[in-house]
Amino acid sequence: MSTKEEIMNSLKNEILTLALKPGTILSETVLSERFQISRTPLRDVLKQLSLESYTDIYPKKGNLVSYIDLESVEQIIYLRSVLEKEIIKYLSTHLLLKGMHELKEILDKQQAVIHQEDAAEQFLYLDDEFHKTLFKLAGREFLWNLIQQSNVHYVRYRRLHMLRKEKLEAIYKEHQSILEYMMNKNTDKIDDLIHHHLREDINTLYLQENFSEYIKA
Amino acid sequence: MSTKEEIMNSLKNEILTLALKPGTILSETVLSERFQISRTPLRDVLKQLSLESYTDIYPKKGNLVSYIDLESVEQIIYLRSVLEKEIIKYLSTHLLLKGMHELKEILDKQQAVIHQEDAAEQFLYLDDEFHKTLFKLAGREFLWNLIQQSNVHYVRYRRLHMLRKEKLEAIYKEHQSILEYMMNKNTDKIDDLIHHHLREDINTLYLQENFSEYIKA
DNA sequence: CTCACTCGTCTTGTATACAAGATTTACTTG
DNA sequence: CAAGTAAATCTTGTATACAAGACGAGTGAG
Repeated sequence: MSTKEEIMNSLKNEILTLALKPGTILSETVLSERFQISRTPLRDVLKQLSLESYTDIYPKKGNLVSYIDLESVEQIIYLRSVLEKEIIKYLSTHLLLKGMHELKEILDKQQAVIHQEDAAEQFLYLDDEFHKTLFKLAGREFLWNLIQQSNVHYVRYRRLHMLRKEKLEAIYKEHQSILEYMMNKNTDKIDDLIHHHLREDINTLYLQENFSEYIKA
Repeated sequence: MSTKEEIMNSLKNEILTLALKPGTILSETVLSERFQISRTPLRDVLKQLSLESYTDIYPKKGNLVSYIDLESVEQIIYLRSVLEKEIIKYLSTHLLLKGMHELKEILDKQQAVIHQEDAAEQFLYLDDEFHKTLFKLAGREFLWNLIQQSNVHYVRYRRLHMLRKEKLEAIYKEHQSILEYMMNKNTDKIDDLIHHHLREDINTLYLQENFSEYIKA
């Protein structure tokens, strides 16, 4: 992996995990000293980060880590719920045994980490793996990757929202139900379930009360 | 609008209209002379173009206008058909008179240009306007813009595919039907219609036979 | 004639000096 | 003391010189 890619992944990761808080200034000169590289390739990285909404560039002023945009969160959740409904219906008639096992394995791992101390971190990763695998098995990995490119706000929202332990068990059970309905070709219930699984938790109030300093005005 | 934005729109337009053919070399030095600007801001533009798949950057070799990727075309068409089905169902129960007029106006314009000599150009523009307006009226303009960012391959595909006059009339009539079904809340027929409207024409054979030099291997 | 190698020239990649706007600080003036 | 202004110092934006890899043409050897 090239130096620039390393720097970008490193910054992306720090932003997504909220180690770099929304509003933080990313100065080109400071970063160039930190990574021991000149401003030119660093500007390439910052340009790309801003195109993917990780940062906002205010000309002649500075680069800021973007604030979480709840409008973007709602739109992405809508997009995902519409797509995943369709994908799961498709899989309920086209899923092979191999794919079924793949999904089951992810669920087993989720159950394994669910009661650990630092469960949330690994659980979020496995949540992504589950949904990504659904896309992949339906031949729609392209669209999963497309969504990822606009995912900064949703990922950070979910992080703040799900880092409460009581949520994890519920999510795990819903994943189980999704798999079950797929196996039984119970397409009627899928719509409601996916809708609930992705959209029930659009509780902007909780975020606005507890993390208002991260939210876009 | 800034100089860089002008240059980018100009290049995007030339690529989308196929004035710049897939495989064409975009040399930084040549472009910097053409636009009377130094390489640095020009590289910013080329970087962004490559992130949106307008071009491919081969390090130390050059920037090439990207070849049309049929896989990307199919995925975008799927995405749009799934989303637009949902949007039209929503609009069939939530569309206001004002929105109805807005759509009707676009259709009238389409009919007006359909038999002109250079109909295709304007017709494609109005086709986009129609679908964009559907998204907008449903509060999903965000997703329309998201799709636009990954649209290079689809736009060029459609251009090659629809520049045959006999297609235009059919598209116009399907637009009329969509509007009609929405007004009559005839949700049953919408699925099939949208599916047909967007997906019927995935005729890769026609492209491969007539424009193989534009297609990604 | 053919193959291989080298050198010249193309490309983009990087570093750096300078330009220009925004902001803050400090000083001057009322 | 307060307020306004000017200058110093931030920021990013641009131009340019140089580095380094890719490619092709031309030349020389077999």
